[in-house]
Amino acid sequence: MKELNIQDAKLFRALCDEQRLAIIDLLQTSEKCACDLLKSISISQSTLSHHMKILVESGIVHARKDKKWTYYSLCDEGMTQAKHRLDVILNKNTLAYQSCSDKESKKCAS
Amino acid sequence: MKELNIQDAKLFRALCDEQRLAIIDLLQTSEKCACDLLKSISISQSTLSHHMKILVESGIVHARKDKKWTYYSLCDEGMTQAKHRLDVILNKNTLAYQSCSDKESKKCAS
DNA sequence: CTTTCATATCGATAGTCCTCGATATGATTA
DNA sequence: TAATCATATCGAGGACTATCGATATGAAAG
Repeated sequence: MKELNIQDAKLFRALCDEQRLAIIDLLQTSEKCACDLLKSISISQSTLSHHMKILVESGIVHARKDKKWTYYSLCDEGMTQAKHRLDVILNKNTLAYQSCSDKESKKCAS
Repeated sequence: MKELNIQDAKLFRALCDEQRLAIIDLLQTSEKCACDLLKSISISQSTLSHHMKILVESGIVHARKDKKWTYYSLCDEGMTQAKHRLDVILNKNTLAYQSCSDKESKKCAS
């Protein structure tokens, strides 16, 4: 298993929850504190905190503490890495399609 | 919850497993049958079949039956959708950063 | 100093997912 | 027809995850 795959899987895992995608939507317009996010989506405070931890640890979201509040904002570092991975897959994909013609005679060696 | 988020979450869920990313790597060079994939990664035949079902249902991989064999190849339909979603996040992200300066006076209304 | 507010952590529950061996299916071969 | 091969499906075990209420922490207000 490539180390890169483990990292990428972790990143995509942060993106594969509907609630977290909704949170990302809310952060797209502006930085927001947890209590603001809580007013916009129907989950408990502890669940929101759990999701924010996952988003921050994946590198997708940045957290900034100020007085009583924690402000969250999107961080493009992790997002760029995920996007790059998809680019690689897409580019090689078009090449793969061109070499699909002579596979009829293929045999399994088992 | 936006319907779009549910679809996107499903797509990213197909990408968030290390084994499936490894399978995608193998399919990047050429179309391959299940027995070929099985020789390259260390999982059981039933587990591979399970992963292929998830990849096909997510729209990332295309399956083609021929005689005894099932040939798998990458399909850029689903991948393009996932890439588009990341693009949207990234683009709005840069805008969000510009409006982070006047949030100090923000108060929670609760 | 006590109360209140914003957030994080804990412990438990329920659901989902990965993995496997066993078995079924369906096509080829002897 | 019987045996073999490639793949799919089934059922179960174990690990992980989302979710919640309760509680802890730490800062601000009174």
